[in-house]
Amino acid sequence: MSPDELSFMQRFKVDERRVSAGTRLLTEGEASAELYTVLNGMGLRFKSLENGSRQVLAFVLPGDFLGLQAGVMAQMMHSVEARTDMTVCVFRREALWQLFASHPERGFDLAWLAAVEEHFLGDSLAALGQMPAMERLGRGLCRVFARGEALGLVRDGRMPLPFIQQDLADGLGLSLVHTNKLLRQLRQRGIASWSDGLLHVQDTPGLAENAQLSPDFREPLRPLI
Amino acid sequence: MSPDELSFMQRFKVDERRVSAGTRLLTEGEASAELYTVLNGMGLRFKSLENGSRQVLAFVLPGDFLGLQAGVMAQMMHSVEARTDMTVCVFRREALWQLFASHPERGFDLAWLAAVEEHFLGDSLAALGQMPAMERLGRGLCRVFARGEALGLVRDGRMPLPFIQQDLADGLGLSLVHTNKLLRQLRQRGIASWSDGLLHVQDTPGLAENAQLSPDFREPLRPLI
DNA sequence: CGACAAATTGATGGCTGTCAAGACGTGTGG
DNA sequence: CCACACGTCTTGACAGCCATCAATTTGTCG
Repeated sequence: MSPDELSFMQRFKVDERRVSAGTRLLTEGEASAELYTVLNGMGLRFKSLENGSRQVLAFVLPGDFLGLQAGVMAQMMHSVEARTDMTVCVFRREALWQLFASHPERGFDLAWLAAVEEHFLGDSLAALGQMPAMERLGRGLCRVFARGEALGLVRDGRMPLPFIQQDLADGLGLSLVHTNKLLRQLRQRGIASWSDGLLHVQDTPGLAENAQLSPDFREPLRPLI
Repeated sequence: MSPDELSFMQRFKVDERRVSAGTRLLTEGEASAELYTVLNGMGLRFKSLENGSRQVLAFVLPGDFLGLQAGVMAQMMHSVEARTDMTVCVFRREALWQLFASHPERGFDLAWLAAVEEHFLGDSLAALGQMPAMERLGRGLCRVFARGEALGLVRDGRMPLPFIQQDLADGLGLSLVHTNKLLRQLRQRGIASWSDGLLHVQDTPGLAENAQLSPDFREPLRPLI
């Protein structure tokens, strides 16, 4: 690490914190004085609708950066909740402004991050709008599995995926019941299985195609700090 | 305009250009040496799937900034096409880098823009995933109408909306036929009408609720330059 | 006038949501 | 130790929203 980056970290006084499963890290509609980088554990990004339903925007995995929206805009446009115990790297919102001023190239990284998030959402939007249920599921499982591989979370062909079926259903825009039945099909056909919090995905060409994995995103996102 | 901003514009040598309806401004998967700000006319952002279907991500209206993704990432993650003749403000990609270096506060604006786009996509994702067809349509019409109002495009309660029903259907994740039938219902019930490229939306509380308009986005996006 | 894109409308079917019930595991209190 | 509540997963039956197919109309352009 260069002396420059070292001083940078000290200046912004990065802090580490543990949060337990179920903790609401960021809330839709609220500002946040803190931003986070996930070091450990998993969570959910989601939006709540007034009819009571919920749209899961993404699974939060280690390395993810949380709160960029609140840092740049006035408020968060979605909530983030821990699904397992998590370890996060905390820093204050003011750091963002100083970051842009003193380290323009890092500011560029932030815009890059926002663009990447935008890409993921656009991809998901196309999936929800144009693909039938089974393909959406295949794409979703394949994509999270690819992220797991990139992060080194896969052992013996399985990666931990500590969510419940309702979380996945809310992310795919499907009902819980239908999601369950599709998962059974994938299990019976030996394509993918997800039980006891462990996901296994057979390296099937069909699934990979459904997932539309662009090479860019097999690499982990570069951590901000 | 401050002397500072003036010199800024001169340095990046902003150029104006006219493109005709149907022109592909940006292409998914390709890099772009140019970025655009829309001065006039309308277009579409969309993603193409290999099964031949298309997901419209957003309608492009005057004031929109195009190509941020290509500017920050290696390539565009969606395409942009002109639906009418357009006038755009052109500048080169290198300007982005220099922008971050020499005008950090402008770099911040770009991150802000990316975050706003991300918000819109997240909102649309929730709509596609969780709302039935009629609510999606109501929300979509109401939202574009609100943008039109903010831009001063509304006269006598109508705004120009030079798209075809297929465009709207591809944006809502609905079939063309169903979209057509829903539009008829809205027309017959006097809630909203869209024909001959003119959109009229009755100021109905129900529709407004469906649209979930947050106050932030009744204001026009601040143009970059 | 003919070709074409776009809008419109009806009939039909299927994908997927909803309802309902049961199985299984876990934690809690009696 | 057992009964009970609770969350999650599972499975079947049924209904309905919406996609698909097909045909007609309208307007535009060459």
